[in-house]
Amino acid sequence: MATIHDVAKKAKVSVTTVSRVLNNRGYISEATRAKVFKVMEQLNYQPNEIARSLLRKQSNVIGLIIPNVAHPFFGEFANHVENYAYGKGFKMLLCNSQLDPVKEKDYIDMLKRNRVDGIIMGSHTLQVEEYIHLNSPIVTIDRQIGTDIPYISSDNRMGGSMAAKLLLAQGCRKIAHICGNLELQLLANRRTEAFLEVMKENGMEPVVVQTDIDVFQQLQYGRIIRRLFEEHPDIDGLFATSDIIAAFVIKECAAIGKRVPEDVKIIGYDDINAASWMMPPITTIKQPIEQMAQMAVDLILQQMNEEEYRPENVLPVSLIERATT
Amino acid sequence: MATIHDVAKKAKVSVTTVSRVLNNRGYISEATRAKVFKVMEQLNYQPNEIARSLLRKQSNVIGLIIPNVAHPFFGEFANHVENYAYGKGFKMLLCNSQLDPVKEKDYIDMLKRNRVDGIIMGSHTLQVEEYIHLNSPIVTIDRQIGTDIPYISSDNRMGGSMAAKLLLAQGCRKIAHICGNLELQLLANRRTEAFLEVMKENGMEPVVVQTDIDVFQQLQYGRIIRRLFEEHPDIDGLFATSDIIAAFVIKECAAIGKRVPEDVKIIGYDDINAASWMMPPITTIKQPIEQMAQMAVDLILQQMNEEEYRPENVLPVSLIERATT
DNA sequence: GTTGATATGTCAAACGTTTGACATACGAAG
DNA sequence: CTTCGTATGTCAAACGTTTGACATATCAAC
Repeated sequence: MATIHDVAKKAKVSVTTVSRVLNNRGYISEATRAKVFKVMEQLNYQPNEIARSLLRKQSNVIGLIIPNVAHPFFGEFANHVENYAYGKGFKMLLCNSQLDPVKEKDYIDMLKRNRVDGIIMGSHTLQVEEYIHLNSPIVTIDRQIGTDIPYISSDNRMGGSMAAKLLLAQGCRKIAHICGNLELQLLANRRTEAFLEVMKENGMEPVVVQTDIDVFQQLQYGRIIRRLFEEHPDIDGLFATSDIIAAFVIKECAAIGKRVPEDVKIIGYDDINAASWMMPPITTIKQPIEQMAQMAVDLILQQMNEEEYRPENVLPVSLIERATT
Repeated sequence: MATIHDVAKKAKVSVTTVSRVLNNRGYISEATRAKVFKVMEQLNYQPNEIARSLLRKQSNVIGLIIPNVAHPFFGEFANHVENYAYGKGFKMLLCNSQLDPVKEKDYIDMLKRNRVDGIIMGSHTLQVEEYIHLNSPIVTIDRQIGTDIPYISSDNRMGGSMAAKLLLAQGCRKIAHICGNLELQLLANRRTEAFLEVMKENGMEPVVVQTDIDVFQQLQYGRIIRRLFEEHPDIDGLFATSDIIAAFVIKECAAIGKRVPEDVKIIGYDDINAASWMMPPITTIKQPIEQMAQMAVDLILQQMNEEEYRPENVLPVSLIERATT
């Protein structure tokens, strides 16, 4: 790989001059500029960003830690993060924790060793302490840890409440709710809280089941849902904490001969792309995934530049009515 | 951030000694080793990988360029690449080209500037020349460019042929095929070739429609499929080049009152996770996504280490029969 | 002729680490 | 006592770049 020295030598100028045209500083005549660029072209020169990063003490890399990109929600999120970051001149290092606490810690250390400019943390199994002496910019998704670290979430309470009201308005009498594991202290738990509050206000007491810790072992969904319907065959409305769970519920309903939405009304959460092209298309609470992703990047940049930033960021959700309610 | 000098000073040893314990080389007494590690702990020291990379001339980063991680196939692929690479001590820089030739070129340059150890290229809009003077290790997914650059694909011909045979065996009389845009010179085109060959051998001539270049604008699918069924209302079998397209076909069939699989049999390609939890679950040709991902990483490592490697890697597919046929 | 803007050059330090060459010191084995 | 293995140290170069300080030269304007 050609270095700046090679370019300088071939263009018969000093490295300083090459550096100057590269960084557009100081006086440079058009002739020299053109000559230098031409040589760069010829040598197929690409400035070594590693050396630059070392000197600049800035890598222009953002680390993203999520459970798994193959999960549609995180896949869409990661896509938007990367896109937006790219527009701002940043790269994205992707880490799939698989919700393994060891890997999660490991990834944090790895990102620190690589001097990323910030970390977007979308995977949460760790104790809070691990983050505390993390002096680099960070932002969490759907989890609040201390008051100093900014977080982003959708308006989970609003979402839970909207879901409850919709099922009630549609006349459901026996309602169930499948939530994530409540021990992971995610803000998503607020969906459940708000959902149950609204239910209680209306004199209803839904059946609630939690998924296991490892949310992405999709095999468990079938089992959980099957048992739910076995124990409560009269369920006629269900709020699932993700569209994927909702999809599994639809599948299970088909298996046991219940019609959706005639016999059972189902509402999901997230509004992943698949929610609209599934059959039947899923009624869901839409999280503004792209906006959340952009805000995450912005919060990193603001911390980097020591600008003001909002520590608490709850973005509005919206109800998307499709064919399952 | 603490440097190796801070550690040395605090531990009252030389930087050389610290470096020695860090890299496990030369003689080090247990006492010093322990002392140094203790200080590192106290200072929360993380060796600067940027400096290391610069010196070592190796970044331990692999760049992955794909159209979009939000697309389930690429999301699953990216997950497996990252996982496997992580196990081998490599990080993954993710690039979503959005199938934009300009971004694609830009990303290649960016990855070169960042001295990644290799590039896994899963997005292909460029002319071949762009890759040619790319001296770093590279491997392409589903595209062959020259004989020097290794590629990986599933056995597209086999897949196309299996799909054709299945539809024929199930007695379909009016068969359609939706393929990607054939101008992108993907190996996926071979699915179409083999599919048509088998059809021809059996005296059938399927209707073939291509999607537009930007395969991921899912909006177009509905339109294309709607027109297909308008022009050929008697279609009773369809092979789609991806499970997502298959899902859209299912959706369209529901809209126009055709039953799947009774009236129309549908077979997809990829076997993304969603294929199994969709309703009805999709019959499809399974690509060994994880194996392809691991092989991609291995091919990069082999090139890095100047080991022998196989330039052509066609992995077997399998037919997964579910409920749409 | 002086001044000032423009253009380029030289030189060295800095970023944080590794590595090789070499020196020194201690203790044990011969 | 010599030799060798162990343990540590000093020093400097290297990776590729940026940057500041400073020097020099040309050319135009005054």
